[in-house]
Amino acid sequence: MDVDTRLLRSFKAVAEDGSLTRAAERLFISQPALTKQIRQLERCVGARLFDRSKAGMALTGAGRALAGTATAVIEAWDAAERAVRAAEAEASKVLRIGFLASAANEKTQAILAAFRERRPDWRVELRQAGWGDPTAALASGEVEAAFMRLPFPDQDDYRLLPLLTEPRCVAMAAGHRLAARESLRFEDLLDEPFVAAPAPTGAFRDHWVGAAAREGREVRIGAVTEHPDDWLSAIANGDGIALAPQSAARYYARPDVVYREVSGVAPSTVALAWPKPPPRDGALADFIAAAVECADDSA
Amino acid sequence: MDVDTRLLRSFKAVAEDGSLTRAAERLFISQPALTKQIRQLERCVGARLFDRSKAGMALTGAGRALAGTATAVIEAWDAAERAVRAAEAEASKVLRIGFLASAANEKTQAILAAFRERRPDWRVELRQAGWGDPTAALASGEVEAAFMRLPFPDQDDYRLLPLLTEPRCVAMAAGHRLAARESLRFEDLLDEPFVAAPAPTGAFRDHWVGAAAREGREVRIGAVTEHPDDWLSAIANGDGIALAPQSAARYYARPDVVYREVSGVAPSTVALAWPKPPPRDGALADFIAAAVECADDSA
DNA sequence: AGTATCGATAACCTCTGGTTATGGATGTGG
DNA sequence: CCACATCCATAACCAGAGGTTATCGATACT
Repeated sequence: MDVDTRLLRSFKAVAEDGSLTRAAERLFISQPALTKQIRQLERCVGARLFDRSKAGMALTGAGRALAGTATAVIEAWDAAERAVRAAEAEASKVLRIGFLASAANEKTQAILAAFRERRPDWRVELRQAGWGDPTAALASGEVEAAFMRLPFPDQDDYRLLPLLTEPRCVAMAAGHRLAARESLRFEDLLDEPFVAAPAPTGAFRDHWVGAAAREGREVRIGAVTEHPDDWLSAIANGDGIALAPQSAARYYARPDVVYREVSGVAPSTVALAWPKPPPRDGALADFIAAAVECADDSA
Repeated sequence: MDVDTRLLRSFKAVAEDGSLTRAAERLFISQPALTKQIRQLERCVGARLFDRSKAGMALTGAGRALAGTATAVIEAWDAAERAVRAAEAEASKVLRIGFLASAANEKTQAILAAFRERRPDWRVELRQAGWGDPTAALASGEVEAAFMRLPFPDQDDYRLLPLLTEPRCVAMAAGHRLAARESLRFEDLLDEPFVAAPAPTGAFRDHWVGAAAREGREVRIGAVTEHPDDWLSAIANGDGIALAPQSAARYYARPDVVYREVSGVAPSTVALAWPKPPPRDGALADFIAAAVECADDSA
């Protein structure tokens, strides 16, 4: 019998958090829809996969068997998708590179130039990814590599080449009461509301609200944004402040947003990331070589 | 993005015979439906997979990339399905065994008895498979093992345990002009129409029309059947004659069908077949052990 | 006991995915 | 050289899959 991989992804989500309701909102569908999906999957494999109880959904033996193998199916498909995209790109001499908002900065141009030198007849297509699901484009092969800021979710599934490291500063509304001070300590910001990335990004979000420097103190979330424009607007709007790489002061300068030095937070590293089965000989290999050439030794 | 494995199977079919029209009839859907499926798949991966021409469909570079990886996805899913079915069977203490029509004979009872001795609390469910796609039930784990007659399609994908070998005879309508003779030579039957299995079964069909003993002479197909009842009816009806294992004379005796010895055709072997990743410790292992115990040494 | 929570169900609507019938382009045989 | 067969694309149509909101019944917690 046949399945849609979407059913498998839904199944995994339900299996992971043991609840239809929660999984449904994580998947951005309604709970009844997810109920139907799970029933359909059960009909498809001919076995009950969950024990329903008021406390939630618990895997049955059959369910556990599927949980152990479903991932392999999804990964096989993702790999197939990547293979197709890579072949397609090869044929049309286009290299698709993603960049996480605010990860593309001065380095980018140098790397592109070095790549053009190696493959003059190729074109590089840059695609911006939101903070919502930053690795999605990489996983499906929609881009063959991406400039990312570390850490990001499922980072270990990829090869990483650190490119540069830069201090972080703090961005705030021009009229913010702390904006008058030339430089700040992170301790001064502990109680400020922050403009943050969506919660599912885990370690990424944590890093940018300075979780490591908080010693467990909860952060106040003033707003959640996915894209630089929203982010800047939220900051300018006074919804909260945010940590930002120093280069943001140059790339995202606005009259209603100021950037101030801040002490006591770790710097931020930009890396090039690509799927683990590394490129055999394609254009991506040349792009990586170009990146290696341009990388800061310190990073 | 997500796919239905059906799309992948359709894609494979089209890729294999390079024609929408032919693939469509092999898949038992209309040609426009298949056209849509392929377009949908192309939309899904974001690349053209085929070059359309009047001569047929030829894979593009991207198509070749998918052809190389799609099989892995399908196999991963089939394996997942098997795992679920196996877990389900384990939980309910049911072992599902398939048998190709006319493969179940005296041996079966002995094996079942030997298995019952090892696992008294288990139940064995026997499921008959048609000749149309005899390995389907095995591939999807609908049954965990099956009694098959060799050869059968994709035979190498399974572990095989030969159980017995028996001569083949010929079945024909009681009123057939050759029915009067007590025994026949296969040469006498070369021009007779045969009742055969469906064409896609390849080597299996060939074996049962005696292709090996024909030295290339075409067989006349009088009828195509999938199940023993149709088969017997077609023979009784005079649509053609057929080779049959000797035991068929006992298990499929009918007043309007006679079985006659025939010389010059190889005997037929019955084997137990199960998917290659062999059972670790489950009930299937005991079933196989029971079968080993009952197997003819000669087979 | 009252309430919040969780999964199941019902009613409804849209769009997917199938069908048949037909068209246009390209080789092929008389 | 024309008639024809073949192959894929398209159109029109129809059933059902798969989503939504609203509601229910059962359980656990306060």
